[in-house]
Order: sequence, then C-alpha cells, then structure tokens
Amino acid sequence: MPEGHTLRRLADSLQTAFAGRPVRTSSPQGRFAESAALLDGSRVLAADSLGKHLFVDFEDDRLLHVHLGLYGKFHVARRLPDPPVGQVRLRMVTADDGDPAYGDLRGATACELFTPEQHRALLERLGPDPLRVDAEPLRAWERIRRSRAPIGGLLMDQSVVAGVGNVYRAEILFRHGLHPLRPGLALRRAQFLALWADLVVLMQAGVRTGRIDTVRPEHVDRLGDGVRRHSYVYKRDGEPCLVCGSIVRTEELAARNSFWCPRCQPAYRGRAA
DNA sequence: CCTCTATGGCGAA
DNA sequence: TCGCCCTAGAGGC
Repeated sequence: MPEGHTLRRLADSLQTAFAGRPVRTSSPQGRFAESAALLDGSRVLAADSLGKHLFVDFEDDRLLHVHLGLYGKFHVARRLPDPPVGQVRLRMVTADDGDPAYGDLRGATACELFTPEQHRALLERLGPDPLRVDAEPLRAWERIRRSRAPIGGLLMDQSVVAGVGNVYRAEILFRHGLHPLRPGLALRRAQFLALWADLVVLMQAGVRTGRIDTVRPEHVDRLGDGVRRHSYVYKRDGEPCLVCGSIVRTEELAARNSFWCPRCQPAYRGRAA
C-alpha cells in the first residue's frame, strides 16, 4: 500500500537492517541493472523517505532514489534470501558477517542514482510531509487557501502535501465533513489545521501498523453485521455510511476514484463550511 | 484460464 | 485527457 506511511516504514526497516553495512546489489531481471552494478559492494549509510519517495544513501556520495508507483513492493527480511522468483528488479543482500538481511524490489516506477541536483530539485518540488517532525503545514495552507481547485485534487498533489494518496484523501475528507469538490479557497484555516493534525495521527498509526485504518472504534461495526470496516468511504461506494447510513458515492477526481458520503460531506454551494 | 482493478505519476497530445 | 509503465490479487467463466 504505497502511500507515505508505507515508504516511511520501508525506510525504517532498511535503516535497521542495512545502515553501516556493505551490500551486494543485483538486478536479476535486468531492468535496474545499471543502478545495481554501480552500487554493488558499497556500504549503505542510511535510508530515509519523503512523501512517497525513498532514498538510500550509499558511501561515496551516491544516492539511490526509489519510487514504488502504484504496484511496487520492496520486501525486506532479516535472513538470507532464497533464489529470486518472478520479476525481482533489484536485490540487495548484506555482504558482511552475521545478521543477514535482504531486500527485493518489484514493480517500481523508479530505481535510479540521483545526482545532488536531482535530489535538490525533488525536495524543492515536494510539499510538507505529515510524517516528518520538521514539516511546515502552513506551506500547504498557502497553496490551498489561494486555489480554486477542489480540495480532493489538492490533497493528491504531491507539491501541496507529500505522501497522501487516494485512501488517505478519501478518509481524511470524510472525517472532516468536507466534500472532495470543495474549492481549496473555501476552506478555513482552522479547518485545514485540524485536517493536518488528523493526517499526522492517522499516518503515524499507519507507520506503526503497516495498514490504513481510519475508522473510530465506535463505528467499526456500526452496521452490526460483524464485519470490521477499516475505512469510512474508500472503496465503499454503494454501501451505507458508517455514521449516517446514506449510500456512499464515488466519482473520478484528479484521475482517481473519489469516495464520499453525500450527507456527512455535503456539496459545496458557495458558502463557507 | 481470462479480465479487471489498484494505495502513482510521467510525458505526449 | 489519454496512454503507458509495471505487478499481484480478486473475481468471473
């Protein structure tokens, strides 16, 4: 589930398993062979994430940039790897003694060495990441408050907020009673700050558990059918809202399916919320 | 077996 | 806005 929490979690496990240790890198299916060859045998210094981007710092000023895209997975385990099965695009294996670990990258959009210039340009382009303690939410607010674009699109724009994807977008808007089509400039500052604070809580929980779970305890089995829901509206179109019972709706927004409850998230009609 | 869908984003038109 | 990249799981036949 590659939204920001997945990348943060991945950076943490790579850091724990590989930091300070030399690795053998290979590209069993060739796609990222060039990156693998350039890094083979070097020492990992650190791993970090920003938004949906992963960075692995190697010695001699080399920086690996990975973006998982929609389908990518980076499986990390603290044991010796089995022979690669299927499309492993990058394999990283500890090359020193003791405590073996490996990582297998599949399906990623990007796996490349970044120049300092590329790195700087990317950092400059990305908005604040709710998972970072040094994030500046007011940078996002300055973009949102002056934009006529729908908040459901702005939240997906990585230059506004980094790390939010389609699930967190749908869920955070539900939790704050905001219709996805409400223009950014129709939000109040206090509304945005509450939304941001909630994003921090939800995404931190996502880092801890490895899954996106946004439903408050009192709503988890609200329908009384014994099914524990973990989202209020995401992919629940056609089903009853866990709060009011209205039928959850979906429509495409910013090239992705957007989900909302028509009663809890009333349509914007030119008034403040 | 097949087809569809997905938590993302880029570049061409 | 569309096509494309790439993988895996779900569901239909």
